[in-house]
Amino acid sequence: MELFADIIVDISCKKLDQTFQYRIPETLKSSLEPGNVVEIPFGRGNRMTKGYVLRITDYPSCPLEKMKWIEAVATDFAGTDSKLTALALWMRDYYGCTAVQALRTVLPFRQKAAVKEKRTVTLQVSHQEAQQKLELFRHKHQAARARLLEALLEDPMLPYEVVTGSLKITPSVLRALEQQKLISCEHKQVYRRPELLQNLGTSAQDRVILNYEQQEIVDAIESEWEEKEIASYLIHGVTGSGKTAVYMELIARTVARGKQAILLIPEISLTYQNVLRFYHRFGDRISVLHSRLSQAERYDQFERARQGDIDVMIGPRSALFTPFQKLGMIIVDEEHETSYKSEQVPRYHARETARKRAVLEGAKLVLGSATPSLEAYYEAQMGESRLFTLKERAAGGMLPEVITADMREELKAGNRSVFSRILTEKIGERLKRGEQVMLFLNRRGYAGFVSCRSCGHVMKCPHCDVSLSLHQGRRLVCHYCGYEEPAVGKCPTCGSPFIGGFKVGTQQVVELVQQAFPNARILRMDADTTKGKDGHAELLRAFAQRDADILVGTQMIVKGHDFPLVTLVGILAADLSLNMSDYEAAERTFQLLTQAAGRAGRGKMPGEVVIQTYEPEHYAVACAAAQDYDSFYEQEMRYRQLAGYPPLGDMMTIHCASEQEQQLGLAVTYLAKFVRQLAGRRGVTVIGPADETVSKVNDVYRKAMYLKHADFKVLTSVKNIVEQYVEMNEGFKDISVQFERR
DNA sequence: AGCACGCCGACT
DNA sequence: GTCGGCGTGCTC
Repeated sequence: MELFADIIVDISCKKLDQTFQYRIPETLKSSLEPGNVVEIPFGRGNRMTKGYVLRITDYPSCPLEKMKWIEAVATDFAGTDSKLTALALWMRDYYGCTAVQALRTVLPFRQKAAVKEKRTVTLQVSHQEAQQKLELFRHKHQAARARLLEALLEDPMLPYEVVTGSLKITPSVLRALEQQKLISCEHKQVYRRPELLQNLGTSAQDRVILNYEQQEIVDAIESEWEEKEIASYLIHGVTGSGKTAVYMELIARTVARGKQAILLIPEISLTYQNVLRFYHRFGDRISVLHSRLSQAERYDQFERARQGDIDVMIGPRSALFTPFQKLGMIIVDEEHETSYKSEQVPRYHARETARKRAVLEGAKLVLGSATPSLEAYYEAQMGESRLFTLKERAAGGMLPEVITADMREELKAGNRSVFSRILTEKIGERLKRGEQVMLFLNRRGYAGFVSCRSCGHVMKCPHCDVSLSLHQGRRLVCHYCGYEEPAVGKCPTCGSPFIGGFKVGTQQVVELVQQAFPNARILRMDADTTKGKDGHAELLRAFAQRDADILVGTQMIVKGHDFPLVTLVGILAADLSLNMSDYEAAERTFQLLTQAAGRAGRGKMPGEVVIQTYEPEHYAVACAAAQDYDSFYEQEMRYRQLAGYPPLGDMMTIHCASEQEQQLGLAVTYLAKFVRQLAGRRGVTVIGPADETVSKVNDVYRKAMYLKHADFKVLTSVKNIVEQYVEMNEGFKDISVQFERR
């Protein structure tokens, strides 16, 4: 039987965003598989191009006489590219995007945009000579050439985009003039090294001594290194337990075996001090990606990795796609962080994708966190990965003591301020002793939930067990199922009139602290104060240097910074994120509280934490206060089990968006009907449709529907049918439909 | 993106 | 008529 391959030719050009079918020669018939990179003749001139095999079929989709033959399987970088292409195809299936979208994410080094950015057109002859030529072209009525020369006389070096864009010069003209040696087109491909690297010499390796717990992990992984080619580990280490030291040792062992390692870190925790430690250990065999890097610079770093110039790549989620030849280990630090989830299509999760890449490459996967995600911990419980625990702080310090302040009691006692009496008292103590304080204002999910300040009752959806959001102060809306009810004037449980939304900003907190402690030096850190270049780092440095006594901020202050002089952490509105309208609210709250509490007492002095809450009895708050992860895990899993939420069931979100509100409403109603029919037979639960949490962005209306089932494969099959339905149906012309896992 | 094709204006 | 530049459209 004759076989055919669907192939993507070039992912750098939008016009070629489609598959082409090729015939598979007899010699490759048995070995060729999706993900392979092949050499194919393409276009009229049959120039040889690299192609990515997406699919192999037995029916031709174009006339056989037009179809060409695959020449060969690419050999040069085939190993790396094939594995990454295979990863992209997995992402396409798993996250439901197109192959090109996935390939563009995974193979960024193919993005010619990075190179194009530096392509320039320069004048190669003297001003005089150019002037003469210009006259000649004008005389010959060669408009395009004249136009280009004129522009080059003004500015002898022009960016390529300007030349092809506003000047409308086509490549054929450029080629002709280049042959005449009038101009030259250059691809500037200078390897630019990121700043961090430039100022640093490679100093002698300062060896980190691991403590007993840390050494045990390294030894355990080492002992099964050879027997298990693919292995997965989870390191659950309390805040400050020195996971970084373990990572470093593991990376060193990987490199010693002639393999390479990737360390993923959440964007925000890329601190100077941490990176410095890695440079000291691994010298220039390491590269660090960060958000300030331009596309071209990022490309360069990937190219270095591909050439074998480096062994270690550190960076945010995109670093996962570093094209190493022999990848031996992937480490995902702070594995629970939300920044590992991409906001753009494909909406991949770096942790999940790292697992897949590790399997494809035969590499080891190490996840680390002080507050593991339920997914990761569940996997460990199910024996899919091996769990290690670090119970002690590496510096020998004690975990902080946590005090819970019940804000309902404060109100009863006549204290209407934002601060509890105990927190005020403790802040005073610290100021007297010259120690530092961090006040963490939980702003996650401030999107207007409604709670009672007397009894803590929160208005929730009777169908979904998530908080209702207040809209225009009049209606309470569920963002999962669309349930609605009028806003209430008094608490349905205790009858108190003190029911409403909670709204305090960092600015107000600063003012209030200043009123209470006029002599205190206060720094504020939130999206407003960190706007400028490196504003973030500046502020943290100032605080570290004791330029202030109190640091007030939102979630960004809780991430991985060491301030040895901080002995008190106050958490305001601990339960705010608890009432976010989504099923992960409790998990996020627990993580946030635990991480924030972990900021206290990281030096020699013991730390204290005050958690202010209206719901001290909620398990997320209580377990965080008790610093008891296991107990939290157990209770949260019970909830997930009951409601069928991940990781015990799978979920898929169907996002619909359109500028036409009415059309969107109509289309979504039809879609829901169709999906319900489809889902019923398969035992899939359908929730919604409802407005998204943010129901309108840039005049685009957004609605969503949620599908739940124990097995994601079932959801995928529903997705495929829905995709077809949407494609065929005229009513969805102006409506974007996207699928998201979870 | 890169290539050939075919149109169109200029000049032998 | 022919030559060569320039935009257009196609690529399994």
